[in-house]
Amino acid sequence: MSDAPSTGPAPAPRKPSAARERLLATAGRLFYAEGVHTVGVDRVISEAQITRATFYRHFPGKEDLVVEYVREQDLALRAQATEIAETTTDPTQLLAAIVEGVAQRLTSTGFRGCPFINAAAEYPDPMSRVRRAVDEHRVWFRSTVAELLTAAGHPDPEYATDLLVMLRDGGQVAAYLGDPSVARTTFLRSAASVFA
Amino acid sequence: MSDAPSTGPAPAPRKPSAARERLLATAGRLFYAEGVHTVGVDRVISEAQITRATFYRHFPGKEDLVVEYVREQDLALRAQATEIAETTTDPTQLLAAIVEGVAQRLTSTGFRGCPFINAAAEYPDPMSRVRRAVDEHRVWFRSTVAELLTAAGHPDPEYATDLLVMLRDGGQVAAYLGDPSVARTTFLRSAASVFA
DNA sequence: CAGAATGTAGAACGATCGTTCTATTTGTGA
DNA sequence: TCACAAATAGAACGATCGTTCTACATTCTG
Repeated sequence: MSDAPSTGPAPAPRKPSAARERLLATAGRLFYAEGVHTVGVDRVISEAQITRATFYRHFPGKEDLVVEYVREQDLALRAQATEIAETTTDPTQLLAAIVEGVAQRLTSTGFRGCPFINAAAEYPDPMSRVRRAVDEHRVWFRSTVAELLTAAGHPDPEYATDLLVMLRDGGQVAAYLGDPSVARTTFLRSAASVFA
Repeated sequence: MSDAPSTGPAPAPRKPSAARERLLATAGRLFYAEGVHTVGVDRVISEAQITRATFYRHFPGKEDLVVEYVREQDLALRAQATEIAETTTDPTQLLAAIVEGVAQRLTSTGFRGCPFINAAAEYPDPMSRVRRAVDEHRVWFRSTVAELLTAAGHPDPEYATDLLVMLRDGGQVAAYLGDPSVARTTFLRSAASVFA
């Protein structure tokens, strides 16, 4: 258990703190399921079983918690992509796995649309910290898809990237506001047609 | 309590009332541009230059105003479709005109995404009045597209409908969170490929 | 003309929002 | 063991939320 950096001048990684993790997990669950502005700090605090003081010790304000929530969602998807990348290096197979991952999420229980799209809908200012966090994710996803399509030798990687991202967005909206299984089928079929 | 409508079965059309129109127009502008929960009744009231009493004379509460806002957006798009339908009866041309209408909106000034998707993001309960109003629009749009595709003799009208709706949703998200002109091009190109 | 409906003006309600504060207790590392 | 950071507990802040109310003026209608 000695993670002692004895020599390292590193500013000490600091333990995640159980209360902070509860706070983050609860905020993520509530913000996604009910919306950001709908859920107040009191809700998060009481359900995470922490106190107001503890909350404000970890975050300067609510917006910071929202930003962290968005970043966590982004982090989770990047981690999933990294996990996939450990199974194969073939760009075509990687793309197929990413598409499959999106499709699976569409029909997962508790799915309430894309967390980034939903969060952005509540933050009109494109320069707000929340919107910038959303952008960070979208830029990452887009560039990842673009690189894979190029590596796979797609004849028109730029258009294919834009289309694939658009199908992902539309698929999530369709799964949220319509029949998830239909959305899944439509997404999979249209995404497959992009590679042709 | 005899609300007996003596002779006329018509509930009297009633004049639109200037104050009510100002209220509705202001609410529409603010709700779309800044979000529903972000904008309070006081904002709407002051910018519409009416009084609280007037507001609550026309609407039982804020949610009713939100529902009316969604319905107005739906009504505007139906009116636009009706307008298009007066130019031609050819289903293929009608579809092309609808697609063109969507594309134009993507690059219009002040565009902040799909009002229905954005509103739905703020109302988690699928049975809420707002969500039902959103559904009404989406059901109408979907069935309209489906009928036109069938009439145009599309080989796979069901899938084409789902795909076209998905592209419309994704296109609006892309235009909101990305480059609108790129979204427009991608949407037009992909929508065109549906008819082939 | 009478009278209902509509609009204006402004005070006030309780509830909740996000935030700050003081005081005390727990836990951990040096 | 000492000291410092983290968490607990609970009161309290001003601001804003959506809503209700009374009192008076306007306008349209039967």
